[in-house]
Amino acid sequence: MEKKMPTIKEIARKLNISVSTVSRALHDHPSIGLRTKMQVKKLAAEMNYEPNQAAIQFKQGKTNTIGLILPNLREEYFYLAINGVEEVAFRNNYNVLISQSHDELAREEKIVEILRRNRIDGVLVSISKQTTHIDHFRQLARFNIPVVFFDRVPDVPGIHSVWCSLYHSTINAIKFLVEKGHKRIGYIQGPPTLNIKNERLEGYYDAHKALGLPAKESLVVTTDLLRSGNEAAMLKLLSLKEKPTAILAFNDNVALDALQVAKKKKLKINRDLSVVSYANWPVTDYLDYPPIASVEQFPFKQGVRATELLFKLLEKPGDLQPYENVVLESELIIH
Amino acid sequence: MEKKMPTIKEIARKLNISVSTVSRALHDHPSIGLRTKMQVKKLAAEMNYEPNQAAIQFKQGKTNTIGLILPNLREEYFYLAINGVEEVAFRNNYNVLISQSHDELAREEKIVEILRRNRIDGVLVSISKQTTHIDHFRQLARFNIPVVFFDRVPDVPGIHSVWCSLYHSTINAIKFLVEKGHKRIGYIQGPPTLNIKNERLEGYYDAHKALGLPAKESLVVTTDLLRSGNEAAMLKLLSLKEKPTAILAFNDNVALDALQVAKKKKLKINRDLSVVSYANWPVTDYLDYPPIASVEQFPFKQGVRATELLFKLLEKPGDLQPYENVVLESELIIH
DNA sequence: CTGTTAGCGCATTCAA
DNA sequence: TTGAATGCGCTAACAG
Repeated sequence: MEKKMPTIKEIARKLNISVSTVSRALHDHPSIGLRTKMQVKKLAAEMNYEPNQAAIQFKQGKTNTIGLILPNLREEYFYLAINGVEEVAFRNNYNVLISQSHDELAREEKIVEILRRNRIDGVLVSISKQTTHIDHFRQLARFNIPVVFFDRVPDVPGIHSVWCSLYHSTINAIKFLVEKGHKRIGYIQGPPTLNIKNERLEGYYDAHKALGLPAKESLVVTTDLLRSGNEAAMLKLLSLKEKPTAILAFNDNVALDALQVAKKKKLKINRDLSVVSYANWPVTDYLDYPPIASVEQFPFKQGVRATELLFKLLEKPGDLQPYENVVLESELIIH
Repeated sequence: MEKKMPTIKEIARKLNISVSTVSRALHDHPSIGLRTKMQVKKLAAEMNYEPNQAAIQFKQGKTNTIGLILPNLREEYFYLAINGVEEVAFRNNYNVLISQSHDELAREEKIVEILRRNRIDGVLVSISKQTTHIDHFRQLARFNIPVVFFDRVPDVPGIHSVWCSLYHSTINAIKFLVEKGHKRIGYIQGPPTLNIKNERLEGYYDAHKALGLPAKESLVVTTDLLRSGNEAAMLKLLSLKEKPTAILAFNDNVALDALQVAKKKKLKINRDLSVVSYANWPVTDYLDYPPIASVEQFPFKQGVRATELLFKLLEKPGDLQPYENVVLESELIIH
């Protein structure tokens, strides 16, 4: 029973050649005898040799790994983003180190520290809902570790970012509802920290203005995204003297909780009340009365684009590159 | 603008002391002058020094990282397992390297190779549905990298494992349905590769036997777990001359698809047809007619127990330890 | 085509 | 209490 993983040194000794020859053989270096090369490769395979990545990383000062920081791994939304990231990363022979901030700033800072210790080559991040400053990410940039923000992007200059604009889709969503005959549309918004670029609300108001519809402030309520908060927000809307007949919900989770509340209140879904939401949890297929439309934000594509941008930064030397901000466009999907 | 991450060597030079002194100071080594120690720590903080983990790993031959291989990151089930693993790992100052096999053997083997190159200290794995041999994991064990299988565990001797037994809960599920008055209960099973220990089916048959109920073979159908397969399986059951009045579904996904089919066939859920499933996707809260009961497999707890076992193996030297197989008990949850 | 050697950052053993 | 020296596995520059 073997114990330790073999090294090129052992291979060299067994073959009575030098370690550099072994190294070259394994790397298909041009100046190497075919015979020697074959011998080495054969023995390496027999011994189950695997190069010690830690040693290579150490020597080269490069880890071939990028860090991916997400708020959580629960939402299918982020799962799709991961797949986008991994696809591009693997194509470039990079590993992806996934971690979740659990939407806590302290955790996010801790993760950045760990990534820095591990000399990760670059970082992709969708910030936590507690993240009010990005000093920890600036720190990375200062040491020439490129950082690309995506999806949940802080609204400050001097960063690279990829995100999906919600403004036009929100306008389309409101138009869609108004065309369906709705005159009072409630909006359940997320917590202030997630309304970074407040496109949902802007779209909501601008659409109302454009359509000549009054947008009462009482129709906009806020949730902390917990189930209790979602329900409370919905109850608040339903307790208005002039109840909304349609709801724009911050995301699918909010929408589902809102629908539950509506059903408990004996409202008939899609007659008394319709819901449109921003997609993050595509479970709606299985509902009897799902949201009638969703704003799709293409997390997979965002992941791909963000990673491509990161690799572009990784390839180029130095940090003199202009900050790049890629904006994708969301889409209103009518079910 | 700084470029490179500082090293202890630079700190030593700036302070005109030796690197070993710096190293000791940063590690709170007992034999170090308080004054020197403070100086070093102060400068290190100012320079934003972070130890080069790659160098430490290289030097120590230890990465303080465990690999976690999962079939996917889509199911909330695995998300909960991850949280269990991370909790224990972080408590032990370990990092977790998460990767998905996407239920492909080739991918799983590739991941194992990468983990081996990275000299991961230990591995936790829930095998892919294609995994018919575990040579690649034996390889790890051979080099003293402990492997703990959990949740989806191969049915072979000579491994460490943590899993959740489904036998008794399945019996309880059938009993529960029979007590509700059902006489024909269909079972939609997963693909052969996932019926490793075939507890669901055994429980299904044994319960029938114990209750003196005939279990016709036509009541057992198979799906590949794709939506199309789930629907086909359900249609097959519904096309029987003697239709089942209740269904035991391999998991929530299967249950949801089955329910959809039933609804399309105008069956009244919970009157014409009831469904019980094995929980992996707790979305059922939001359904109008969810499964009436679920078998809970406690993924978080499985993750915790598996990781604890792994650390136990990591602590002990050598590989002479007896193989440990932890079996948790699932639970029938009635909604 | 192949061998020799240096050095990456750090912890650690041995001396002082 | 501190310094000097060593070596972990590997790559690459240089010498032959």
